[in-house]
Amino acid sequence: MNLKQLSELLGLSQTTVSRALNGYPEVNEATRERVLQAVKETGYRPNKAAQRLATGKAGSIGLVMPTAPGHQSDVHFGEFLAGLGEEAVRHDFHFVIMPADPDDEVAALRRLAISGNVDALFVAYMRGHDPRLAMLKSLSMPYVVHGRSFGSEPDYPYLDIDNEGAFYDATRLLLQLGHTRFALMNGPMHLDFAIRRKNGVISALAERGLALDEGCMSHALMTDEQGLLAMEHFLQLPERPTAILCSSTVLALGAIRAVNQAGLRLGEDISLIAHDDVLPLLKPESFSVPLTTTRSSLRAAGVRIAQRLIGTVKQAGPFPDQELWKTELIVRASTGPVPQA
Amino acid sequence: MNLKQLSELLGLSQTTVSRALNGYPEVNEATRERVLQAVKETGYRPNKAAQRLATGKAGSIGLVMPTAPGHQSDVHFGEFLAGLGEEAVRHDFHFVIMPADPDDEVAALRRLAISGNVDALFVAYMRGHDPRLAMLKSLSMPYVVHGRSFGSEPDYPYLDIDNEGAFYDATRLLLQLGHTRFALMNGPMHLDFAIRRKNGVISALAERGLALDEGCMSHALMTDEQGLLAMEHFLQLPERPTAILCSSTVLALGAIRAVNQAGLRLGEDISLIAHDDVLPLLKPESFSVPLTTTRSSLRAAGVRIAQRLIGTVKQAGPFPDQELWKTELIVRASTGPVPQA
DNA sequence: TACATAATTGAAAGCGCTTTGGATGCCACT
DNA sequence: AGTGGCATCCAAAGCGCTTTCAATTATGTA
Repeated sequence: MNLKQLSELLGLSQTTVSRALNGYPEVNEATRERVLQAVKETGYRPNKAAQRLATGKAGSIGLVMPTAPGHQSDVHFGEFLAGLGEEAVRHDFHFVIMPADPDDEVAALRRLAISGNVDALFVAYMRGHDPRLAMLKSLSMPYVVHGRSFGSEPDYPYLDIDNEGAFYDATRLLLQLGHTRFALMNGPMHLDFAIRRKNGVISALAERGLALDEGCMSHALMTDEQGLLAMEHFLQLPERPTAILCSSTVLALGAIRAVNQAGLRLGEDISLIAHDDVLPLLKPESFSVPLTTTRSSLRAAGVRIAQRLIGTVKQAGPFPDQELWKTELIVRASTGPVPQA
Repeated sequence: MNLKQLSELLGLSQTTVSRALNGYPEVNEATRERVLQAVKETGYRPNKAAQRLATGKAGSIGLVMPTAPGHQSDVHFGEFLAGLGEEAVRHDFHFVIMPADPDDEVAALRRLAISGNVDALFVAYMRGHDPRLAMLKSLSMPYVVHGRSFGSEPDYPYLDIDNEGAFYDATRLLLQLGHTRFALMNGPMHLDFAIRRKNGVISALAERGLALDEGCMSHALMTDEQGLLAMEHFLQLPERPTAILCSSTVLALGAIRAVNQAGLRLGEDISLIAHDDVLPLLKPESFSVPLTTTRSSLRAAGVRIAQRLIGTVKQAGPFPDQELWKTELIVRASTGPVPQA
């Protein structure tokens, strides 16, 4: 069933039926009723590809999903998607997801953009000096970046959390508790949030005349194994750190396993603060020793970005171009005063 | 840059350029080279919407993502998606994800199908007597179901794991260890896998003349909280079960927390077997007491389903319509002989 | 040399929708 | 009666691609 058939059925022109369907004013209310009725009976749905071709819009947000054989799936990605979806469903938008090798993201994003399949783009996993920014700017398609790109002029639409502030505050808390030996368990070095979090730690330490030793910094994928490995490494250092900052509760999961295996007590021998993306699976309060965290909901960010993206496509009012969300610092049992030596 | 412009640039007809691009044989090799060269230089990409409209194919797989405010995101979904993506990226396919309220899945699936945006459908979260099957059959669009629908004629293309066999085997193992008081911590009652797993347990018990008490069965969303609650309930029963079967490592996570909180020892006071979807975040061997599991990789299932779907769309050879994967039973430390009373 | 055959290329007709630029009829108003 | 304005409706022209059908040229054969 297509427009033509439907209009023949009704004895109307395609024009009128189309207008009736799309809420144009120049169609008789009685006629519109008749059309709507027929739609219900026949179950007619406009062909989106045709609509897209004719209008240039198709109610969809495009995004690139990094994937590859052996590339571990990322809970953060799923959680963010849930947020996007929650908002999208309200506006009858859908997503077009282009899976791409992590090394091929720029090209994949470009393919997606010029495929004509999407109205707007969402971009994540930002890096320092991210090459995608220049490409996006040249595209004349709305987009919102999740995160920022360290080293690039912040003149693009983004939503980010204050990573530097979060880790600055967390470090200050640990300093106040008397800790002096710190370690940072971070995400991959090239990612923007990792850079900023590191800076936050470093500047808080610097205020006390402390520095973060190279050996007390790990950059790795945010998996629990990597957390385990990194922590094992830290624990073997001659000057074992007593305060750990951790970029994700996923990393913390492994890190804590290492602490337990070493027979140490979290919150006493070792204090740890992790960043909490509010993943349903990893509630900091559910850890055997509840975790002190810097918190910001990834899902809420997804909802907000979807709002902005969809709003822009629908030309529904202006949105702020840049948003920086503060994180909360929530103290639980994984942090305590520095142990007396 | 579109086909018309490109062909004018080359002094060729759109026909020839189109054929050159799509690998048709009736075009001079020299001409093809010239076209390919021009594509490289101009960065031309065909408009997918137009391609779709003209051919009816667009290289995309559609799926419905259940979501709603407050609806917790599902790690299983993300992991499966990673599998789909891994295969899709090899064939330059993408996904169209339609977010939908969990109560609205049938309608959402239909909308997706007739939107003309997708070539094939993937369907998951199957229920007993699933109403989507009839709809899918009427659709004349390829689809593959992940799971099955208990109570419906199995005459549709599916990939499922042997849920009944898995839980039958797991139960047998526990029986051999002398356990007689069982509890089953299951997924939502209406879901197909939950039905079959329950049946597996019941039939293994029946062979020994045992039955599964109503109070020893929980049906809930597969979250760690629910696991905690269910286990707390089980532990308060007058005849406390000693053997627990658990539909997911996510549930097990909470369940084990409850066991620990009750001061009981896993693998001694309580034996537990969980089904392991091979989620990167929840490795059974990484639990403080490594988990005995029935194992089947969700991601591998995703890869396989994408293969079948894409293969069908591309008309690349016949695929088996029905696949039933056996699970592995892997014994670790969370199971032990029944404690002597 | 003449003619069948194969190799290349093009013109034009869609795919299903939106939208521009009229038509048409009806009314009030002068 | 003549005119302008309004409410409705429609024919047809795209959107950018594929594909059918036909034309043209090159090649081979008798």
